[in-house]
Amino acid sequence: MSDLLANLNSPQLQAVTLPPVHALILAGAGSGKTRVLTTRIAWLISTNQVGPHGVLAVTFTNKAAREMTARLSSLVPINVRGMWIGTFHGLCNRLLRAHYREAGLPQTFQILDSADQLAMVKRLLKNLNIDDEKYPPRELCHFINAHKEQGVRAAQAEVYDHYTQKRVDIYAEYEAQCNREGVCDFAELLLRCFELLQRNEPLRTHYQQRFRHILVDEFQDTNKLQYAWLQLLAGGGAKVFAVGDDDQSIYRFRGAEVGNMRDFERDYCADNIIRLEQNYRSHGNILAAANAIIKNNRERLGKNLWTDAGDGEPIRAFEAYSDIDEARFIVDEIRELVRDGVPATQCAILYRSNAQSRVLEHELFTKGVPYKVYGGLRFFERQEVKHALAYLRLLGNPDDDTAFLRVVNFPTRGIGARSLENLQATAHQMNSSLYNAAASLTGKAGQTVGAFIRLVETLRQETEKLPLPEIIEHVVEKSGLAQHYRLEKEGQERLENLDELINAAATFVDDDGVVMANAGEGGALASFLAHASLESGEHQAGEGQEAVQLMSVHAAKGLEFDIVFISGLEQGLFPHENAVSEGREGLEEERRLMYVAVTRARQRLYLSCAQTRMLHGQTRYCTASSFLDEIPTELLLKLNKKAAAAPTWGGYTATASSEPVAGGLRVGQTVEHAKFGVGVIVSTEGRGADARVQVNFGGGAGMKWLALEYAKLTPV
DNA sequence: ATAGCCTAGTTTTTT
DNA sequence: ACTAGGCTAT
Repeated sequence: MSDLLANLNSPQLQAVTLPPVHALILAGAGSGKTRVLTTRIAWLISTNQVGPHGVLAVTFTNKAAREMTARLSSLVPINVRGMWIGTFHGLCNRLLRAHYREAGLPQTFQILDSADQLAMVKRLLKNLNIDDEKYPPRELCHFINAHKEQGVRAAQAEVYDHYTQKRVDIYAEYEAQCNREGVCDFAELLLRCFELLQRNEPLRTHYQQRFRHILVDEFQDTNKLQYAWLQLLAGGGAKVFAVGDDDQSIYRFRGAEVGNMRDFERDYCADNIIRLEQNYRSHGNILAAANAIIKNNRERLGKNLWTDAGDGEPIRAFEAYSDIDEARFIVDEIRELVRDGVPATQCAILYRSNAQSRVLEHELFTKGVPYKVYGGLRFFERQEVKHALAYLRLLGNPDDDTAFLRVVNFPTRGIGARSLENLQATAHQMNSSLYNAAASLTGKAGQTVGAFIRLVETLRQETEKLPLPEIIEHVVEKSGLAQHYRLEKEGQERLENLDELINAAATFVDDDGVVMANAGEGGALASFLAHASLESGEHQAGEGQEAVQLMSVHAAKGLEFDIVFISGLEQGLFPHENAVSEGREGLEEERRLMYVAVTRARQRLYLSCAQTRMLHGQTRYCTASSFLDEIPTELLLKLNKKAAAAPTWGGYTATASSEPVAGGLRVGQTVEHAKFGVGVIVSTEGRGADARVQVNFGGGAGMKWLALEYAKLTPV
């Protein structure tokens, strides 16, 4: 036990050993948040304040849940399997499966991922003859999800105009269709679980009494519904231990409510607010920059990171002429670092939007530097895997229209759009699933679709008694999927992924710790399919060995690297213009994003921007990000090789000589440009043919670097 | 059923 | 600039 608490700093120790009370832990970046969370659980258990049975630990990602489980099992000698540690969605899924009848769901209910949901909405619009230009499916999905995340059903939705009325009608139709098919989207898992507990008193009391300690990770990312869900579960006297960092709240756009932290303070009278401010990750200069940036935000609970690690290196800043030039600079620096012995995996290049990775990838590729881009297509989202899963879903639940439509004609078996239109009309009339309606089809369509139905029936019979991996193997083969990909030129990788799917099933262990490979009953399949929907399968894709890491700032949250490059620090890009146009709240979220980015670095941080960048096929002239101005100059080391190059941030003071460059132009001179209009020369660089001048064109075109060789400037 | 053409949309994203 | 999804022509 003393081992357990060894090496904790004072606030950490205080948090871990708090008596059974509600508590809010404000855990700054790199302050040992996960450690505190896991040690708290371990301490509660090892001091017999609670049994493993009485602990509920909630995270947002499967990765975080796995990490917590792993750390916990190394701290206390208990079997952590079967403990309730998981994501909000995973735990709700578990609860709904255990009480599917009370929740009004079929035993084998399936989970729609976002792509499935979108497909269902599109299908619905078609059936209802609604113009999808007037009611864009994506927007409808967002509308539906946003309502569910507020705990609002279609029947309760507020209607203030005709347009919204229609959208609410579609929402209602969508709910009805999901119920008919017996499927849940992600938000539905939470809402239905919440409603179940709210409505069913014995069940609620049971879980309220069971869970004595509820611990929540990344509390700043919770939405309204998740907050209410926690409140409900804690209603029986359980103590809530919420860990979060309001400065790292970067998911407002998908419903996260930072305000939940303030509400928690109020609703739980959390007098126990503990701040973890000592940072064990980054050197002093990096933290100083992070603190300087974030202090410009108004709505904060307040926190100041510090370290005893010393100032470390200055923050390197580079202003490039173009995005290509920026990429060249970054890659050159990385090559040098790697030559000096820095592992490539410890170098990360971060960007605001994924589109920025192109130029960087190109440069890395050209220079032969291995790299890995995060944020691509994940394993369970690949089309061949989704196809195989659709067949499996049909075995368990024939009413799943989304699965039906995905594979009814894949591999192609002569079922065209006409037949399907027929079928959908019939199903609509009969108020039944497509699968059911198929029997009523006549003519050629009846024949072809009938053959498909028989195929599924045969598959079901043949696999009934088989263990899970063999079910999948059998279905992949007999459905014709395997043959289809064997004949396809580029099918090799897809076949390998299907093998990998069988592999995943063989090693799959469910929530209760039951190894599913040998369990030959229906529950195993449903349980595996839920796992496939909830776990996108990031870790299944080949782990990059010695490669530079490329990812968006969002994707970098929770990670750390020795060397971090933050690229594209330009006004309009980072902070993003869409966010800026949302007003102060939007800008503050961008600033938190910047804070997250900066605090990823352990030893060295590079900040770079470009004066011109290709965006949507056009060259954009950029000014440096306002966030750069928020970092005290004394922390920065400006790396621009040409000493005369005045960065566009730092008050626009001209550092170049006022000696005239080519054409008699000098700093302070007013000039006119055919496209940009009238401006003032702010700084100059180079002589003769190479000469470049920086001109401030004011509000319209802003600050621009122009090469005199190309740009025509006339003195005014 | 599929290849090729056109058009629209490009912030961030887990479950 | 680029790509994905929808549509037409074969």
